[in-house]
Amino acid sequence: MMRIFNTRTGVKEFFIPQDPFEVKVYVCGPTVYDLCHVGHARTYVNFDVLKRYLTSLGYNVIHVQNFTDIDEKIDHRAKKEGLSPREVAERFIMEYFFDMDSLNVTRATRYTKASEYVPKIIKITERLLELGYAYRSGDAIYFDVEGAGGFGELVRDLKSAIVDEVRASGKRGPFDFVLWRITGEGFESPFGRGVPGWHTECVAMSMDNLGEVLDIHWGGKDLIYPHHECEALIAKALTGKRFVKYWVHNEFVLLKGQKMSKSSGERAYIRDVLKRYSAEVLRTWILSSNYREKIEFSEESLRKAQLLYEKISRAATKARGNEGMGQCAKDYAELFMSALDDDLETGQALSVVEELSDRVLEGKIEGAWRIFSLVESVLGIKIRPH
RNA sequence: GCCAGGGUGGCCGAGCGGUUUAGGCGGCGGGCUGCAGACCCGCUACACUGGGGUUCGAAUCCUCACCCUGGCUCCA
Repeated sequence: MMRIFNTRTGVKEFFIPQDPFEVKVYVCGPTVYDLCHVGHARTYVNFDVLKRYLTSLGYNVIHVQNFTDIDEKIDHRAKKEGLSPREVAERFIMEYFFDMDSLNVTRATRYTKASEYVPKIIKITERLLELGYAYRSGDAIYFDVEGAGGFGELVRDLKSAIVDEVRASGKRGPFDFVLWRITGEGFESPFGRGVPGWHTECVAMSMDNLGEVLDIHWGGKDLIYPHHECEALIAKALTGKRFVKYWVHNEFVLLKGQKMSKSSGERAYIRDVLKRYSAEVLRTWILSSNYREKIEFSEESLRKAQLLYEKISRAATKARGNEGMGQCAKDYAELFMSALDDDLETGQALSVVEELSDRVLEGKIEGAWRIFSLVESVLGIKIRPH
């Protein structure tokens, strides 16, 4: 049985979905105001492998993923380029698909956009007001964090500095967050024209498509607080149930030792990397470490991935067509699958493949093509004839 | 403070209970080259932060230290 690290409990747990044949997953997609960088690639490629793996185990994976297309950064970019926010969002949604397709990331069952869920978001906000978990203050509807039981799903302690800062803004509690901001422009609502808060958007999109309880909620580690913590609280307030069975978060890609962040300026766009390395190499690079490890983005590590990929393709080309499975090849296949079974250890799975490749190239093993076909189908790394 | 993860040969980086202790970079020697680079072949390091414990046996498990990295505003 597969084990997966749950951020909520802090340990690897056996993966048991609510339905024995179906897995409901919500993946937090990007805010579409810029091109995707290698950090995004990592998040979606890793999830893609989890999806492929679960599918290979026989699960029907329902994968819903959003685009956050209501955001100030989108408005800023639109203003700068003389476009409408919608045009900016649409453009970067297209760019997202362009990048992810080139990396062989399979498409979600359904993609959602926050802008299409505004009526549902309003409904949720009204319901929270009715239930007494939300209140109006000034030009905003806030969620009452203390009233709903406080944080604690994913985060136990918050920096005191944040508390001081937020206390000054006239909310009931320091951590209370916005459900609806009345701005006088934007979307019509019973509270006044305005824009929804980020956290409610994801609750609306996930619940509407997947129901009240998700099996897996996947996203980058940077979303743990506040985004996912707030989502969990909103959902719990609405349904009384725990929102997510397994919270899974992807570690960062570091650039010069720092997190690659859209706002800090230090980033490497996927398409720039693909000018110098093939998509298969970039994918191999991403998968050579476990999704919970930090990785440093460097030329050296990319070159290494390139060598690994070339070795695997050479061996695969040699093994192609030989479908028989000797005992030795079977052992490798088992090692490969058990690596993925243990919290999606893709790095380990690849090192199994590397060792096998060495054996194949030395002529010590034959009939290993089926394992290379797993590299293609489960890891999603296309083998090019070499 | 909280969370996660580390301390392995000149460097990067696997290994996660015992056999030949990956691999890469570098370095050294050779081949190929008018020279160099690239490429190919060979050689090169018995390393594992410190104490204590478990064990016939530990880099690998337990424990106590010490040190380091990243994150905790919007962010994948």
